[in-house]
Amino acid sequence: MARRSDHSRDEIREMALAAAAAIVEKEGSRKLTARSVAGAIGYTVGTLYLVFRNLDDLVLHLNARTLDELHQWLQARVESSAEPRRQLQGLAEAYIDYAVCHTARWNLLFDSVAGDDSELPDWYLARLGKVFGLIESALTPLVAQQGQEAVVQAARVLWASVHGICTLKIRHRLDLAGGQSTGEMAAMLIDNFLEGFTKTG
Amino acid sequence: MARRSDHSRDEIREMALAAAAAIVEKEGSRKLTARSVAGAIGYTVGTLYLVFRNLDDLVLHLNARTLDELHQWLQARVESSAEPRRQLQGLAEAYIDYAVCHTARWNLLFDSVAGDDSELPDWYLARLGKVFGLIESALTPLVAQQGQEAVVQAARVLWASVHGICTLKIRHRLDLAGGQSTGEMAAMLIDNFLEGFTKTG
DNA sequence: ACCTGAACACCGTTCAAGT
DNA sequence: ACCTGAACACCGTTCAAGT
Repeated sequence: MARRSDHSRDEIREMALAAAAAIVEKEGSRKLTARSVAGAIGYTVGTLYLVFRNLDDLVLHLNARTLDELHQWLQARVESSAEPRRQLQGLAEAYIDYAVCHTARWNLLFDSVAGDDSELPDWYLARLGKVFGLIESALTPLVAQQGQEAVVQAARVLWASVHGICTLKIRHRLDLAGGQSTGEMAAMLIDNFLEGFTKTG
Repeated sequence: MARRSDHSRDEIREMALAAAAAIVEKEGSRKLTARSVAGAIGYTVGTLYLVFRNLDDLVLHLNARTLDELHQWLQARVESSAEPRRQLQGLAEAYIDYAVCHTARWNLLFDSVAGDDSELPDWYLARLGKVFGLIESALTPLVAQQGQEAVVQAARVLWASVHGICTLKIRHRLDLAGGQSTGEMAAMLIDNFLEGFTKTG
């Protein structure tokens, strides 16, 4: 045994992350274990710790990939020719769609796992920033006259809100009597927020 | 051993839930295990399974208590004499405060644990409904003329949104450059949403 | 140098056996 | 009837030892 050198460190990382994504997607995040990932790529657990600090580190890297995928998903679905309001609604719908289609991976993105209080690394925050960038772009034509800071702040508030609607729905915290659909809720939010924001400023 | 009958089933449940809450609060949700709870109340693991279906079931009951506590917390902090907008801002601030002061228990409330797709039991949804009721009450004077359904819908959208802001902040998903505080974000959300909602309807 | 696999200290859950 | 504690099938993580 030992000294196989079949794959470089980077190749092993790549294989591990691909296997981890497949396991989460097919079997749920509870089946994502060091042993299941190692087994899926034909290595032993020890090898995983040569390439990731620990399982939380692996999950963080998987989440970074999920964010990249989400960014592409959103970009592919928003028509940049549409009017700004329609673009924002489209982004919200696409965001919700992603969560519905890839629930397990999307949930993993927001689970309170690794270090509650510790801050996320810069390379991870950069990915989050890219997603927020899409919202800012769509929002800019509507609120640009209020300054760049207003765009950024409005984008955050709006997106955190859409996220809240999405997460409570996906996790069944809105299964109370007489509920609207997630799409309707997002539409109501965006319409009314923009109504207020563009008028008062 | 065996046949102690020191405590009734209900007493054991009570002790277990109190111990679980203390463990989560002091050591974090990762330390919440069947063995740690059993140890804390002076029983063995087996006993816990006489009283809860499994650990997810224990967590669900703990979460129900957390919701009760949150409901009391919100009720205690909102001045019912204040004007409706101020009441809503107060509720948002109190909600965020609870999350900040009891982060681990609050996180447990929204982690995607037990059965992703399975619905929550009615007695749990009833507790969620009570919390939403506080928002509805504060919102009623502002949008009552638009009908009861509008109140319910607006309350949900508004609260899911405040929740989104809170959760992304607590879980460090908004640690990007130039961020406002959670309170400012919630204020911006509520002000603008209400502005739109009360004018257009 | 690279990888193994056994070991350590844990998990959730069950259930025969004790009183 | 009530509770135990040992057992089962797992965990994350480490690290001496093999090639």
